[in-house]
Amino acid sequence: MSKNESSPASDFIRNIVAEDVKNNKNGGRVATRFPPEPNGYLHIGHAKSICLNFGIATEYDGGTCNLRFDDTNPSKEEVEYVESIKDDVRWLGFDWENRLFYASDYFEQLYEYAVQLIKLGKAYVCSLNNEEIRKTRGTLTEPGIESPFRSRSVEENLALFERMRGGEFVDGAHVLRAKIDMASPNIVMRDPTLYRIRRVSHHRTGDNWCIYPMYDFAHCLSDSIEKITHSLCTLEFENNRELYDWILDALDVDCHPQQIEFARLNLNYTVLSKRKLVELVQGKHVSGWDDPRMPTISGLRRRGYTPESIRNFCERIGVARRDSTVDIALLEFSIREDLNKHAPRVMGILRPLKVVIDNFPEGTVEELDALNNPEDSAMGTRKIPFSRVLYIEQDDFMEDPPKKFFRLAPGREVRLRYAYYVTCVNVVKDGQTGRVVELHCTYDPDTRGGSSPNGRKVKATLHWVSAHHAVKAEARLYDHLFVKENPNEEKDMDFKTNLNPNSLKITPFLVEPSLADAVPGARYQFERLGYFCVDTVDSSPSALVFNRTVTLRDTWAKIKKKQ
RNA sequence: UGGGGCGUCGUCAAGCGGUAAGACACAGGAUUUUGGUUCCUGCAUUCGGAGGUUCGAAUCCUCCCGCCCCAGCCA
Repeated sequence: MSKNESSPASDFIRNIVAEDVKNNKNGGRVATRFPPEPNGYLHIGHAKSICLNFGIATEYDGGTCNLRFDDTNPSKEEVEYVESIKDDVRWLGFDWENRLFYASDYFEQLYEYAVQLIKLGKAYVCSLNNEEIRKTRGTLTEPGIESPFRSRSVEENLALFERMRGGEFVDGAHVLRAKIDMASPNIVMRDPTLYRIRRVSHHRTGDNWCIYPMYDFAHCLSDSIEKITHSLCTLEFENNRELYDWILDALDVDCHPQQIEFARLNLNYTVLSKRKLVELVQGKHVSGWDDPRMPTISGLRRRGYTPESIRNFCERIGVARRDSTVDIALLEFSIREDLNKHAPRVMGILRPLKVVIDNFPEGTVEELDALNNPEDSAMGTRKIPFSRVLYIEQDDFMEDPPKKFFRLAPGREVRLRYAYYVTCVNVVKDGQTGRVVELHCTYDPDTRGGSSPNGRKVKATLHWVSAHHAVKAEARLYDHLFVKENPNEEKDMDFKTNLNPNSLKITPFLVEPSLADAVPGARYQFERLGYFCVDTVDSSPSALVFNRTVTLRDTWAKIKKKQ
């Protein structure tokens, strides 16, 4: 990780950890874990949790953060997901070293714990069906009804549970339940299910098991087995904390981690729920989990985001217990900040307007020097060919410019970046449509490089590309995935109706020749247009594809809007 | 109408009884061979509301209002 990342701002969780270390709780140890379920790809919300958990661990000598797959529900989980999750965590810049774990590694141990709970008279096999359990759970305001199987003897429970494991029963015939309190005001405590029968092969344990532990049972015990000190999770698990503590107390384990909840990340103009992201992928509303419009780590990576920018973003948003929605502009700020410092500058034209330099000799080519990054002279210079016929951006010319427009116009002189001052002397229009199709300019040979010996000023500098030398490429221009700040605003409407039909615009792109050998993943700033990266999936040397990561800040666009 | 949480600038977020940090956004201005960057400047007399305690309250107490989570054999 880069050293110039400022030390993390403090937050309530770091305060708790610091206090615990000060008081020598857990012998001063700090051990966290990032526990994803491998049922989807990681998104920017997970990045917040990853940065928190791994971040805290690295802030203490000997602090550790485990990567643990919470793979207790084989019907939803796949290896493809575990691989992508490992890739994403690594890419973000974190290292779990030799601490890669799976809840499924503990299945045998977990089973033993369950047996122990039965022996303690704190768990029983319930033979009510799904529907009956639901009906007897009670409601928010009414207590539940105790299961008729609640009083089975320890022996009977032991025998039944063993037979459940042995595969003697069909799915749903029995479950193992904790014997707690059907009248608890906390519904989670009304004899929660601990184990269910599921004849599904597991991506790691295959068909070894036909009973699988529930989250509440597996999670706290996995934390305990791994000697986690601080078990950080999101707010919706707050109600489950009572059960987390109950199980660990009932089993009298020697490590009882502290669960601390924080608010999950919400971002405007997108969705961050795995269920909804799966829906977008499976419904083909995007090209896949790594579609550059997706808020997934793999989507952001393909879009051109850097790990550092995401880490900085996560640091800036903070950690608190309040439900909140972060402005996506903050994410965009984070990537601009990083790329401004590191991305080489190049030129390319999105909407070409042909320009002929009348007084520039036909057939000659000049090689001009251009800075690779004005922010960093160490990045050197490159040569750009200049010739008689060029392309500039259509937006950079107006025949009848308004007050504040200071780009090219008839009779006006502007600078072509790193080249010459040019003056527009003639406008060629299409006879039918009246559209401007070509400009004729003259150049001032004394302004080579872009400055005039007599100190004459111009009000604009345009990017350009030599027509004969330009490389034809493709640009993919992305916009917000949704048109609404909160796509879930209308709760009874499908969030997909708020999808932005213009979230992707594909357009030809004429780029300077130095880009001919651009490699997949390379990031650039196309001057005055934005930051782009070479697509890692669809780009090839003969057909370059550039993804627009984010535009540059555009104050001219703001001025235009106001007028 | 049970239980658990949360309400500080447009958006995040510090603050923990001594008189409202910071970031993004926004608005001005300066510098600029990117209308980019950088640099200044401005941006909550007020902390969901009402009472109370106190010399002093965003911080403590009371009541009220609003929002979120929980009734999967999901996590």
